[in-house]
Amino acid sequence: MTPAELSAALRALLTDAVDDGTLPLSPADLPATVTVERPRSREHGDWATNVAMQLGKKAGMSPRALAELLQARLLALPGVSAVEVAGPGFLNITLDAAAAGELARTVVEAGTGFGRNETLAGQRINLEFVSANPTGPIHIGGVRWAAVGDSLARMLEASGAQVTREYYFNDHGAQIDRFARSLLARAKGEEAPEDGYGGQYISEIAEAVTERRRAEGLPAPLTLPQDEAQEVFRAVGVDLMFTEIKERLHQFGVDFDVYFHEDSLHSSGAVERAVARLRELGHIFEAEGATWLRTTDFGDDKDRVILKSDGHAAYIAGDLAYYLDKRERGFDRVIIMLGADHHGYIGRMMAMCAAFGDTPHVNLEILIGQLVNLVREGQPVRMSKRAGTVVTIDDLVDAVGVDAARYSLARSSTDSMIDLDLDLLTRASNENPVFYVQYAHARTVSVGRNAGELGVSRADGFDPALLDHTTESTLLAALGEFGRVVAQAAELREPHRVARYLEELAGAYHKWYDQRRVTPFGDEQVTDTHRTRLWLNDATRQVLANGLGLLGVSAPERM
RNA sequence: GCCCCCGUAGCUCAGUGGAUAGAGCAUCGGACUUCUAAUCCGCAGGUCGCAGGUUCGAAUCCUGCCGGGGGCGCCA
Repeated sequence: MTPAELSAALRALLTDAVDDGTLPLSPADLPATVTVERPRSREHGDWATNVAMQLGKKAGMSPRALAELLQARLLALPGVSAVEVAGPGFLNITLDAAAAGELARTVVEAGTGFGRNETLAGQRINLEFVSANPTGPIHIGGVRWAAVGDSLARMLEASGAQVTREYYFNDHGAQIDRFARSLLARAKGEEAPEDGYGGQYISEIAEAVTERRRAEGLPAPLTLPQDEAQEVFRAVGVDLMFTEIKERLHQFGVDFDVYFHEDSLHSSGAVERAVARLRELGHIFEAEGATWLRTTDFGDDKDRVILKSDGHAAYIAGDLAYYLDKRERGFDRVIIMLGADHHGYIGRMMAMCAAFGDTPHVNLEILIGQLVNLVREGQPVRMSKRAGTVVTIDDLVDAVGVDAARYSLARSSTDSMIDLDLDLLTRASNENPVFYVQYAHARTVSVGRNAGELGVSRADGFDPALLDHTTESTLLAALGEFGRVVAQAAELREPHRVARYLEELAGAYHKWYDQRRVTPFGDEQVTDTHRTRLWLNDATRQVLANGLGLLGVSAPERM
């Protein structure tokens, strides 16, 4: 029996109690889904529900009394072997081994689909993340969003949502001009301009631009007038950077469905259209030579300039047009992941959303994640694009590999800062729990391989009542939690929950492995015990693989 | 000054109002002449930053303070 089935049974049982008058409540008082969770301590049974405590007050009875009322009815359910009322009114439920063990077959038969749920079915979500400027390689801060964002996208999809991964490419404006001037200066052998970029990569790109021009038979950029030369460095340099970023992300296992170029919003007239729309809606005013959006009408702390007095669009103008564009492409939820250094944007972005007539925090959601801190020998390392002391996605991957990098970035809450110790990274980091999880997976594969060689086959038998060891009920309970964890991670936009869950599952598996043997000893006869344990082994393998897949981490067959 | 995040075991961190607050790493002591010892078992380790409040119940919610990080442009 899965916890979902148990939850549904509980719901039905409550409805019955309301219908026959034993429970003085109306059907509307009952929660849509009854919470069924693993109790903190295994001594409290396989599953627990707090529904009696939730309903006690409404029903005008003590939670314990209500729990006792439900106890007998629960016990009558097939597969339930014990029910006790505990503490303030918990109902602790123990399944008989056969009912609990049945889950092993459920998992194996569901295969890669196990854990999928439909809680977000029908939602069209646009998830924007990374969106690093094309003025340099993706640094360590951007990598966190690549790992977290892609994992979140996978979990949203596993929960039934239709997700588009999107990268906003800021190829317009003053920063790009600085990038172009830096390339030009370096090509001429000069120092980077005061407000420009200085890293080694600038030289490489400058050379690459010149090289590409030569390959295409076009005049060398430096022979052109200053303006034209700078434009060549801008256009070609951005394109090269774009290609490189795309490639690096691909190697990191992150592929976007849409790379959206900011410049296109300006060249297509989308910005003008968005401003015109807001003007129609009466939220635009002119002052001090500039055009403003009255965001204070929607809770922002000050109004915002969208068209500067010099005639150029302010940065937020692009955001307006971009948001409108996403909505017009049919997304009902626009999610943007930003670093903590951008949290000040939330107010104006939500105001902008409301100005368009949408609902802030529903149609537009902004996820703020804390920054990654680089540390070397306990001392913070300051990164600077200008000085070229940037730690990039490649540096990280070269040091620890994609799996360890993605896992370590995705396993903590985005609310907490991550300290990455550069010295620790360069050592073989056995400290990364990803190996604990991957090792568990490799073990399940190895066990399955040996079992097959010794003639143990799942098809020959399955007797779930044989899964009666304490490590087996713990492992089964952990397997049963997977779907709920995935749904919760998606709903709360907290992919780290899946990683934490996998560590727990891997632990439960290792403990089981230590206590119970799948393959027969020596010339021992193959029995249903071996076959049934193989089902459990393979069910665990499946969930570990599915979970690692949600994190974009490989599930190795050998280690 | 205002806004956001964090403060939990020696370290890194889980824990969206529930039971005796957990895991990994580190330390110490055990377990492989049979499915992977990258594992398992055991010991030890805590005023959940501090002080109030809300209630049957608070690490979790509210208020104030302390400490750390980030943000408050006609920059992008």
